[in-house]
Amino acid sequence: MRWSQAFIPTLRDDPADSEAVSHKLLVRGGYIRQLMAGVYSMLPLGQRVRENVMRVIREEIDAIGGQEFLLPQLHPREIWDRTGRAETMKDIMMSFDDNKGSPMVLGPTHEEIFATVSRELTSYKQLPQLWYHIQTKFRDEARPKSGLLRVREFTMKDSYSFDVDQEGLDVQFDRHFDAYHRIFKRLGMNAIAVRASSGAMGGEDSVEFMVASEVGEDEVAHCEACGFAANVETATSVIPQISDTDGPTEIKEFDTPGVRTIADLETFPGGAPADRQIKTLVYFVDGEPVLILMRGDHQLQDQKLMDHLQTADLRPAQPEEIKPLLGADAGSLGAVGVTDVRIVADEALRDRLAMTTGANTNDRHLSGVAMARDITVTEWADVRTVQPGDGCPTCGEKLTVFPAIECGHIFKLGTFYAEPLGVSVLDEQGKTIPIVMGSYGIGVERNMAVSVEVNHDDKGIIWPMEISPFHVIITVVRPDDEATLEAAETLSNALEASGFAVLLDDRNERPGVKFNDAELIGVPLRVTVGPRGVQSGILELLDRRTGQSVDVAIDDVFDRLVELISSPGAQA
RNA sequence: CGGGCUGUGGCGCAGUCUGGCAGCGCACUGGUCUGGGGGACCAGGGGUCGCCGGUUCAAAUCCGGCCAGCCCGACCA
Repeated sequence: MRWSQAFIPTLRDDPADSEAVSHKLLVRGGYIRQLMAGVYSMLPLGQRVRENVMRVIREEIDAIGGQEFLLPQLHPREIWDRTGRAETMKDIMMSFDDNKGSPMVLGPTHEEIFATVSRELTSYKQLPQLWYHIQTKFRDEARPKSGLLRVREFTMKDSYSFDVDQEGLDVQFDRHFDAYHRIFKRLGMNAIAVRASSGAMGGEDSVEFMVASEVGEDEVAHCEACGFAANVETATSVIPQISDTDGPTEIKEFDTPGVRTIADLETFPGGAPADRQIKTLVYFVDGEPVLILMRGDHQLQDQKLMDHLQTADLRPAQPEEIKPLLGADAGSLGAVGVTDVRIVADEALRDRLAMTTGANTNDRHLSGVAMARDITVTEWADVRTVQPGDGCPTCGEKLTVFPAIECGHIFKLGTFYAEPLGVSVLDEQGKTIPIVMGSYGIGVERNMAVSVEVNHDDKGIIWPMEISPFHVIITVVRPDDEATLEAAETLSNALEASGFAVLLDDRNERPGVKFNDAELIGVPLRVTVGPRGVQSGILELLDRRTGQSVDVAIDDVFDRLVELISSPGAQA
């Protein structure tokens, strides 16, 4: 491919409406253009990378026995009503009536549709099956953001497994687990598998694949010592015991004028350190008030609370709802003597003595509070947010917590879809049994973007060889020099004839412009061909990743390039 | 959905407060020179100033309404 004839609109400046590095670089590099919020056009370079990502995914899923389908994007809403997801997913479903007035949706995912096709499975002898497709999904996200990282129209590889029993599902799930690790590695990403809650997908068990990144929307707690990893929405940790034997044993109420926060009370004369305070939060759960008690220096993890309470209907109380309930405003709240409100206490408070907490009278607090003696706890639960430095729940070493992007998610669905959709086979005894399903998703464009997030420098993108739009870029320093252009074309033709993708930069531009563009678009290998080199028989070979260049005899360049392209770890 | 910010040529922006010829840089076209890290000079082309309405002799600028995009939060595979 000659750059002079290609449509690669690179930009010198960052686009004004971008924040994420991948967004800036993919726009500047001429890979993508935005059409509207959360909807992007793939330009030729972007489409090449997208195809490469899909190829990698396809190879790995085929390798574990996947059969490729292509299911429609346009669905009757009725099929989504049957599983109840028309309701649970209504906020993100693109929904409309066709010209006859029939309710339609654009598919946000395809469990229902694959399950419908699978009704033609009739016998246990046909199982297991592994089906997948790579298809456009539509999700009307409330807030698309960060370029390709969070969009409303995107491509996803989703596979679905069908088995007679849980053991079969486990096998297919584990195969995906391994295949996904291979995929992310080939995309140049270090993905960490974390246990997650299944959310709206339904089902029993799920694992998210997370890649550490500043632009991540999730937080992952990770133990480098033993490999434990969990989304902070579910993560637990161990923390040191605190000895309370030196504190007051009798409850005493005292004035605390102006004290409104944990930090205020730490510095107030006669106050207490945060880890000797009880923080009292007021929430409404399924419309009923609930007190949540936390150690003063701990943060509530909403998702853990929701999981514990088995509800999604959870909100903090409004200030005007608090005073009628407890008799004081936030800042002076406590649970001592409260018996008519449900009280959930965090495990970190169990058996604590000599604590300080609000007195339910404005500007008054209590000291010497003993949890067991003074507070009528309805239930104990671990609802604390894991902090960096907490102990790992499996090995006790220190945990790190970092932001991460979800790059893939695999689910054990069980019979969640099979039962409402009537998906079953006959077993060996001729008995009807529901098919046990799994589903496994990877977002194509999101992974493109994440690969850029973790593979770039201040000059631009640095693609992993497998998904780079080109294997090699040949920068012709003086395309008006006949011998130079001819040498470059000879090399380019030889590489292309061997099946490699080559971008020949034959534009009549200053060398600096071409070098900068080459680095921006991120092709991993660059050969510089100029009159000087052609005359001396030496060409410069530059490794984009290391920035190191080596001089190679013109007759050896082809072999050297083939070697480098074929062995991803090698350096020029 | 709540809060904030922004819409002016392909891209990045000034001009809006204080109404009066629509500008700058990059990019683009033709030319001369230059030629291994975003080069110089000469000559050019390109804009419904987000949309609708109002005020005014006159609106990018003032007023009202709407739309779109970005960021933070809520929500979310």
